[in-house]
Amino acid sequence: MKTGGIQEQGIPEASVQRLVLYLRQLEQLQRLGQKTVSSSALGTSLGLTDAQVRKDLTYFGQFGHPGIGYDVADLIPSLRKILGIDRTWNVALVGFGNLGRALLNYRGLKEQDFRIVAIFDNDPDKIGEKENGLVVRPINELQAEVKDKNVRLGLICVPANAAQETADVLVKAGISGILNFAPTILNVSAEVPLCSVDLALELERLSFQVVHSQPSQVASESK
Amino acid sequence: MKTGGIQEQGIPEASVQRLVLYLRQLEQLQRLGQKTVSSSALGTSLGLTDAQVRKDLTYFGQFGHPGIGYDVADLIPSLRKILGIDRTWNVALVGFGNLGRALLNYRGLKEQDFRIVAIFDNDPDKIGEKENGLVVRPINELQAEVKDKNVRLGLICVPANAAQETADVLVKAGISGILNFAPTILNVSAEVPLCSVDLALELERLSFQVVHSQPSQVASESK
DNA sequence: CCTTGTGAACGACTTCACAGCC
DNA sequence: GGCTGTGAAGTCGTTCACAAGG
Repeated sequence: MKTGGIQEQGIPEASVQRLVLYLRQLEQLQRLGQKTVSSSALGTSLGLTDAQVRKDLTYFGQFGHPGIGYDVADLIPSLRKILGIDRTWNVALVGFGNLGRALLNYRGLKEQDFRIVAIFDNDPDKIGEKENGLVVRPINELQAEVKDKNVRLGLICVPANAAQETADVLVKAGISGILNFAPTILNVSAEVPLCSVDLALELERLSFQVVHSQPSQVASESK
Repeated sequence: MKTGGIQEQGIPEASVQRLVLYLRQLEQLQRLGQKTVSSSALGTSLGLTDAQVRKDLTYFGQFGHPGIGYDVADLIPSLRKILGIDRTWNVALVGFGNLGRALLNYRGLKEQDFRIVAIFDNDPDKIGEKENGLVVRPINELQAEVKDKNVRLGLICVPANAAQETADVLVKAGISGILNFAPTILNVSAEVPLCSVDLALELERLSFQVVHSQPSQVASESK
């Protein structure tokens, strides 16, 4: 049993993860005015091999030109289409604490392809609050709003103990995908794709890496 | 070339990633009063096989009891030790915008094993601001503070265009690990472990999953 | 020359299946 | 009976190496 539910024929999950990196790097190259890029140039800039880059891309089509490389201006929209960001996604923010506010003002969101069109919270102090032209609404209005504003994705920014019920509400409202920021493991019907970003987990992984890399200055009285 | 730099003999990176999930689940079980857990119970609660769980754990030692399972109260501190969170890590927050504020008040942080002990920002309006008993300081004081307060980890919450120089400052100050939230790819000396959390990338991956799962209600005029 | 796309070789991770223990 | 730990088998992902195109 895997996390996601891609059902193309045998495309490694890891390839998809790299696809978004390729896109970001390509956009950077475009800003710098570069017209074409080879698989090896693209790869080394990301710490990957040239073969890896080519393999990943050919899972989705033939984008390169032998002897030349990949046309930057050409490949970007292709990748965007593959990733499904050739359209704008309407997003609902659930939970308007510090994190929710941070996401609302996150630069990467505004300019790109994800637009927060609704905010929900159950805290009476927050309901009715206005920000960025949006009004914070109670969660019991979520279902209607999702339909009304054609919301496709939900961002869960509520405390851990409210995350599961929030997910349930979103699923019931017919959302297409969920990005969870609460530090808890959610159970969601397999038809609804779910990604989780968990700061605590990331810090623990970082901690492991630090402890298990070369012991340069691990000056502490550990056991 | 891999992301992290574990140099134990042949422990899959993926196993480490799961270790933190096991820990979280075990803590949940402990809260529920459960004394022992089998590999299959622990596995299925996370969508993994029993063999996977056992293999992962035995990379780090023998924790189980045949016929019984794993002692919850026993395994938790073992995992914490392996992950390096049997001690408190002092953390510096660099960049005190919305995201930085969110992290400062993040519940998962406070109660656990990571303590933010210093805040830096170069915005004159923010320097001197007090929050949670900490004063926001200019980044040119970072190096001294890191030494002074024994800061081991750095959280980069600055805008993308300032992230690389922030990373350079942290590395020069002798930090042991970096967690980057800026939506950009950082180049950091391989000796300093780096983890990145990139909201935009996660949303794009989610978008891909939604677009490439069963086309239930993909009602849109694509193409 | 240079570069892509790709089968084949390789290596890494996962699952199987069972011996040993409770 | 139940369960762990582990070599062996199997699967999946990466790298190699080269044919073919520019």
